[in-house]
Amino acid sequence: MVTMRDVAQRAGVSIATVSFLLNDTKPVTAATRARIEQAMLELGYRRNVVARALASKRTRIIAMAYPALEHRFGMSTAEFFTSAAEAARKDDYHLVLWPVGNDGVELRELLGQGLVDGVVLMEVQLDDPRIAVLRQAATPFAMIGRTTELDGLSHVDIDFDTTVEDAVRHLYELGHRELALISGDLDDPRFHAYGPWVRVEEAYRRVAASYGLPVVVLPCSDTTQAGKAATERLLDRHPETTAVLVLNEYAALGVVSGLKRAGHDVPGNTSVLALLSVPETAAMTDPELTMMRTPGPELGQLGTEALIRQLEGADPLPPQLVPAKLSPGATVATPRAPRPKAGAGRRGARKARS
Amino acid sequence: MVTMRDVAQRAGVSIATVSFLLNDTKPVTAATRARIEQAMLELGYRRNVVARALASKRTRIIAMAYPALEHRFGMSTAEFFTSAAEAARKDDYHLVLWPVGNDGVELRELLGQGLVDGVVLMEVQLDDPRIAVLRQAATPFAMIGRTTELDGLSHVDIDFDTTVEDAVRHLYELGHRELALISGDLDDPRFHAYGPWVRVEEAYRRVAASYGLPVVVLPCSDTTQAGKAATERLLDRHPETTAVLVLNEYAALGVVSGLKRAGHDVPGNTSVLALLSVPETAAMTDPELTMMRTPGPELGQLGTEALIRQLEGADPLPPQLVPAKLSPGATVATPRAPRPKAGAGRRGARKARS
DNA sequence: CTGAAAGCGCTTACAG
DNA sequence: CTGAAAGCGCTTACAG
Repeated sequence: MVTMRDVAQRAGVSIATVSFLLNDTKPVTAATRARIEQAMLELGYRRNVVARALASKRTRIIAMAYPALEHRFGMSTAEFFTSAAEAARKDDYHLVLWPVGNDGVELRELLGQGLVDGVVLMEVQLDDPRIAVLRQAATPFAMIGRTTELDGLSHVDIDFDTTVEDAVRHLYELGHRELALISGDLDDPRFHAYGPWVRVEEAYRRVAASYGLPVVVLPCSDTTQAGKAATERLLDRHPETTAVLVLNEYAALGVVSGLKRAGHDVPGNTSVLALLSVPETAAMTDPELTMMRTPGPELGQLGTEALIRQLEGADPLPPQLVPAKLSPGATVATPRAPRPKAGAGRRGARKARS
Repeated sequence: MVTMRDVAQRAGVSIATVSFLLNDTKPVTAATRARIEQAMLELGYRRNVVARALASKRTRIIAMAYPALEHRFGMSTAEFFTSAAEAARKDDYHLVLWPVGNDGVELRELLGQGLVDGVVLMEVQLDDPRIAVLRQAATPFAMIGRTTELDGLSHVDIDFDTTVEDAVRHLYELGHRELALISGDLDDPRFHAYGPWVRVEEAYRRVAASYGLPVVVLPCSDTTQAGKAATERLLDRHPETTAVLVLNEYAALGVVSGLKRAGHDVPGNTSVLALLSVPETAAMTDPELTMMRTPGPELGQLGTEALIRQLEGADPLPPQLVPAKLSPGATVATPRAPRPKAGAGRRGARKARS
């Protein structure tokens, strides 16, 4: 292994000077620089990051903590990860993926080893036990997502309010008046206090009401199967529905299948709009899903930058909320003509308003 | 930060003794052990992995090199990663995911930094340029997949021959005689020499011929869209097909959609069997895909173990090929009754044999 | 069974 | 602008 000592010797300088040049931490004359660079080139020198980490007390490694047990690692997550990794590399950091539990136990274990300078927290819960662990370890961190109590915590997140508002408006403007949200299942312990699910459902209830629409919300887990099952319940209980918003992208696939299986034409009969999805998943249905596209690449990058700013002692990045943007597919169209109802109940009354 | 020195001081021993205990590298009397453990507990000591790495010249970090540019990181890959990470942790190693290009350039860059003890190579090409890079850096590695020239390289892979054989036999025994393989697109530069695609196609041609079946193979890329398009071509050119095998799991989703869109009942009219998939993906279609289930968990674990054995200087793990196993779904059934053909060409003649 | 000491390959005050 | 030297927190021959 070629060390800094070898380079220094060959260049006829001290190892301190080599270090200064390499880190651009003190000025070096052009002549000296040339000699050192020449020596490095000739010897094929590569700085040892472990030694650097020990001496500088900074590993330049960032961990992305992902609760792989509780959340599936799918296409969306891959987007977050790859964009975060890219942002880290740009600033000469390594980003590594840590599949650790939601509860902070494994995280504490890992932090203790001193391997990472900071953590990007994924899939944040409203009251996330990992926060206390990170604070106790005095490890800088940034959240992709956010807790309820933010008090100055560095974070970026999806702007759920705008996303839901945009989604509902889109359907409303097409003429839809009988909407339903296939939401998350907050009874599931894994998702009990999962920010996106809580916030989307809240936003939807508010927005739908503000549009004077009936508020139909069905819980649903994060699988295609669950999406199918929820669709059956929906058709049974709210056959008047002309457009379905679906929170989870895998559930959205099941909603499309479920509707088609029930003899519905999508979107002729019923429109489907995925509230948070990515092109890869949206392309899996037939017809392709219309969706609000998760801003994964933006958030992965922003979250990492927010963390790195902390690590470098730079001005903190202000918290940012990025909305998912409408991405046209083929599952949303104008609503079917309303069919006469059997009984004229509450729903029928509302229907009359549209 | 609590260091080994602190622990040693409190326990009234030298730091060497603490180290011996911690690493179980030299015997320590019960009394000494008790004192040290007590001290560690009281101080909340955690060994610094960076210092350990520098002193021992082993970081205990393993990188899983994944060509994220060329291959999608989906459910299947997540399985490999999580099972490999688990296997590594069991032996007190860290496994980190490295999204690096196929060509070895980024890999060389990363290896030079001395951050990892070894590499698990994913998505291996038949003649993989990364091998030379790893050899040159003298970095131990194991392949999940395999090159054409194996000369002793540590590897585990899918047993494509058995997988394809089992798949074809299953369909054959149900009575299917008109099969087609929606294969990979070997003209795509990303997959040009991609082991699984090449090997599956070869195996299929051999097995189909050995069963006396017509060999129908259509190239297809790794997307749902491509699967739909390939299905149109298939129905156009080989309407007699009663069962379709699909290599790529995302393409398989498109094949099901494509068949249904063309008015085919799946599996009543046409059966679909995904050759390499995972339950999460298989559940995305309606009906759910019948598949040969990718042995991701096994291979992730075996590949990591093979590497760790090298690192520890233990007996090498012999290369292992693990077949994908049939996992029942609802897209495979007995074939439809053959319809009379317009013209009685070559295919008609074959058909008569069944 | 235990300890004193060298050393891993860097960074970083401190001095000049 | 450059260098000598201490130190990061461990591991590991070597000695006893």
